[in-house]
This record gives sequence, structure tokens and C-alpha cells, in this order.
Amino acid sequence: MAAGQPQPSMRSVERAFDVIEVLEQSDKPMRLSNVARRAGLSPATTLRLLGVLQRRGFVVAEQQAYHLGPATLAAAHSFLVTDSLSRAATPVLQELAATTGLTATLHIRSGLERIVIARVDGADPLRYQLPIGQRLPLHLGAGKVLAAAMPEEELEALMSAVRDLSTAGGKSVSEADLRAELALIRERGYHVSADERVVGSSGVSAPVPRPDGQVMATVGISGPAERHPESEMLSIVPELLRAAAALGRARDL
Amino acid sequence: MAAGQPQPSMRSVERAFDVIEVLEQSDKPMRLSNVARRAGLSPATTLRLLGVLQRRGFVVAEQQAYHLGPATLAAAHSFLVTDSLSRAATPVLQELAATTGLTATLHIRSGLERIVIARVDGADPLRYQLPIGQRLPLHLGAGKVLAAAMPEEELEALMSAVRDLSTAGGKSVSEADLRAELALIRERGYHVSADERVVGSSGVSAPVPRPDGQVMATVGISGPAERHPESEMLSIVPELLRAAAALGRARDL
DNA sequence: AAAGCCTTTTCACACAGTGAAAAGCATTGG
DNA sequence: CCAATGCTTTTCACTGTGTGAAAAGGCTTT
Repeated sequence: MAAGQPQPSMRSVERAFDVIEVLEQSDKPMRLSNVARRAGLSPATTLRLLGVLQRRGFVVAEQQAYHLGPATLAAAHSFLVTDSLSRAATPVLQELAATTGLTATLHIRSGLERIVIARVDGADPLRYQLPIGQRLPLHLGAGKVLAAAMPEEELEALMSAVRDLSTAGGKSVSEADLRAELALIRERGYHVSADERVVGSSGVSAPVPRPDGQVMATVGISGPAERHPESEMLSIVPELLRAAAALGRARDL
Repeated sequence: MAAGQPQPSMRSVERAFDVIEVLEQSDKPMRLSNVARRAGLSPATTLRLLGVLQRRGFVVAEQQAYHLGPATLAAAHSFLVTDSLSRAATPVLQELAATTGLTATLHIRSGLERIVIARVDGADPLRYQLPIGQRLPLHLGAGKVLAAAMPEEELEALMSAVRDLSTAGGKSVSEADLRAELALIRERGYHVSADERVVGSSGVSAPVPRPDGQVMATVGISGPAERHPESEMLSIVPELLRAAAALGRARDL
């Protein structure tokens, strides 16, 4: 395996993660019946799975409302300490943030989404949430850099998984539009965005290449659009590409 | 269920989490055979489990070395956003840290360990690692506050799980010693420690009660021992207890 | 008090998950 | 350069695990 997709099923294990995903998507604790419905499982099975997850600390039940538990944090901690990209991220992002005054972010692709792995805020006071660990789409903003590197098969899966491709700015986007943009990104090696995922925010992102050529991560810079015109974003590109290359080299300790 | 321990087994799911735990404990990527050995599973089964975990993003394989993946971060993010204690933690810890100048920490018990859920550094430059998500023992430092609240059965499990009860300072501790200390903590409602888990570090911790009386979390304050004598730690106790009560009340939004 | 919905338990069956063993690969050393 | 060792991956037939329907037991709601 190590990269294969022949499916030795493991149904019950798969279902356990379905439950985790359901709980992850909810922003508040869920009742059993609700979890079961969302995960497409019978209440009996769901109860059993939640029982195991609970004993393992991945789920916490407050009376009868379930949500994810502290063991998720312990696992995440291990990931951050072990993963070579994560470990390399902080200093690189810090330098980017320091020299540009903007917010620097590292995303890793996971399935048909991307996850915020690290982030360093620049001088600009545009700080929403502490978004480390947040799942974000692949078809908006920095996500496009990752989408541009996907094999056709997965790209199709993405297209059919996403109902509405239009941006937060309200611009409607067809599949053809998106594909054209991805081609452009592949050609140029970076992507400049504005008002895509967040209105009023613009940024530049570049792919972080792995030794084998695969692209599973992006580095990006972003900030409030009015204060930072596209020209400024473009001027950062060389430095961004240097940072991306540095991160790419970091995979072996 | 919701608090029960009748064991509807789910062997394969349980094993999946055994694998996660094994990977979590290792600070570097592991090979298949190694994971299998540590988890006590056959290579075939281990491979299948890793396959599922990989597809779910909970495990990443770099060539043939496995470690935890970015999906753990996404789950942790959801936990931090959803869990009422975590959400309440930051402001409370900030105030504690600000008024005392020390580091304030919140732990939650998970199984026979505790996990660092939130932490705010005080003025003192005693900052090792970014330890959020770290697993720490229940028999040292703030952990004792949690151990003191455990039902006898679980306490016994803890005692037999921990081989060596002695502190980092080198003081050897018998089971009777520990039990006596736990009784004292139950009586007083807080615990002052020095050189227990980390040499040169001392602190005070208090239990965070839940409405049902259960104690599954601790708030604590800690700093370098020479600069902060026990008397100073004791003077903080009232404020600490107030913080603990505030956190206890926070469980319902 | 009855109706409705939720959680939890029980049970018999089917097939998902299993490990032994074989087949492929890589690495090491003579 | 080939043999030997140790790892990963595949295959396969058996068995016990995981399964959902249905019943039983709790809450709320009206």
C-alpha cells in the first residue's frame, strides 16, 4: 500500500471515522439519534461506536450530548511534533510574516479538503479565530494551488463533491472556469486571489513540492484587500517561492 | 451508556485506536513491522488498519514510514471549538497568568493520563515546548488533583499501570504515600507541588468541579521554584479556587 | 394519562475481519 | 554477484465479530 487504493474494507473502522467526521462538522454537541442519522448508521451501531470512542477519549458525552474529546488534541500534538513539514513551518512562516507584515499560513491537503497546519499573524490586525486545524475548501483561495496538483480522477471527484463553485465575493464560477484557472496556476507556479473564500481578503499562495514531485501543501500570505493591492501581492511572489522551496526541502530531518 | 462500562467490544475499531496510540507515542515515523509489534497485531491486520487510517487522513505514510496525519489536527480544532471547558479556558487562564505573572494551565483527564488543554504563559520566561495536547501522568504535579477524584477501582488500575511513582526530584514514593497525599488533596481542595514532574518547577492546582460533582479537569499555576517559594504559591490559592469555580460553571453555554 | 420520540438491550444470522502462509521486494553480507 | 535475511503485501478459508430488527425501558410533550 503506502500509496495504493485497493480497498481492504474494514467497515466498522470506517464507520467509526464517519462518526468522528459527523461530530467534527457539528459546532455543538449532538444527540445519539442525530449522529446516527447524519452518519447513516443504525442507532444501535452508533451507540456501540460512540462507546468505544468514548473509552478512548476521542469522544466525550455530557449526559447524552456527544462531542469530540481531548484525545484528539493529544493526537494532534503528536502530529505537530512528528510531521517534518509542521516542524519546519514555524520559522519559515515567521520570517514571511515579519518581512511582509501579513499573515502567513501553511495548508496540507487531506482528502478533498485542506487543513490549516500552521499560521503566523503579521502586523495587520486581521485576526479572526485561532484557525489551526480548520478544514477549508480546495476550490477557493490557496486551495486552488492544491487542486491544481490533483490527478484528473481526484479532480473529478472534487468537482462533483462541491455543489457551488462560486466565490464569497459572489462571482459565479463554472467548472470550465475553474479548470482554466488551475491550468494557469500550474503554469505560473503560484496563485493570487481576492474575495474568494473571504470577502475583503486577498493573498498569494505557492505549492510546496515534495521530493517525488507531489504537491500536498501550500504556503500563503494574506491580508485585507484594500490595504494590500494585487501589485503588492505580486511583489511578494519571489520570496514566497523561496519559502515554499525551503519547506519542500525540510521533509527529511 | 453515556457513562457505562459494559463492553460491546468492536475489536477492529479498538485496534485502530491501538495503532493510533502507538504512533502517537513515537516521536518519529514508524515502519509497518514496528507498529505491528508494538500494537501486538499481525502485520496483515496492521497494514489494513493503516490503510484505512491513511485514507481518512489520520495517518500519513512517507514511503514506508507511518506517522499521524493532519486529520488529527482538524479533529482537535473541532474539540477546542466545541468543548465548553476549552472555550471558557482562555480568558480565565489569561487573567490568572496576568495577575500572578506565572504560567496558567488547564488539564483534562483522559483515561489514566491527563492532557494539556490550554495554557497561557505568564511573564516568566519558563517556556519549554508548546505543550498543548501533551499527555502527562496522573501521579505527579497537577495530575494528583485528578487522581484524588478517581473512584477506587480506577485508582487501582492507575497504581498498577504506573511502574515507578517517584518524582523527578528523585524522591521515592510508595503507593501508601501517594494515597495519603490524595486524601490530603481531597480534604484541602488543592495541591501544592515542587520538583514533582519537572525539576525546579513548582505550582498549585485545584480541581474544576462539574455540576454532577465529578472532577475531570484541573486548573494550575506554575513557575520556576527558586523565584517562587511555597508561600507565594499558597497565597495564590484563593484566586485559583475562584478560577476553578468559574470554569466549573462554564460547562453550560 | 396517552402519545411520541429517544436511548438502550437483546438476539440470531451473515459476512467482515482474521492470521497463516505464500509470494514479492529490498537490503545486507559473504 | 548471489544467498540470506527481514520486511511488505497478497491470498485464502474459517470463525467469531459486528450487524440491524425489534423489543424494552426512559423522557418529554400535549
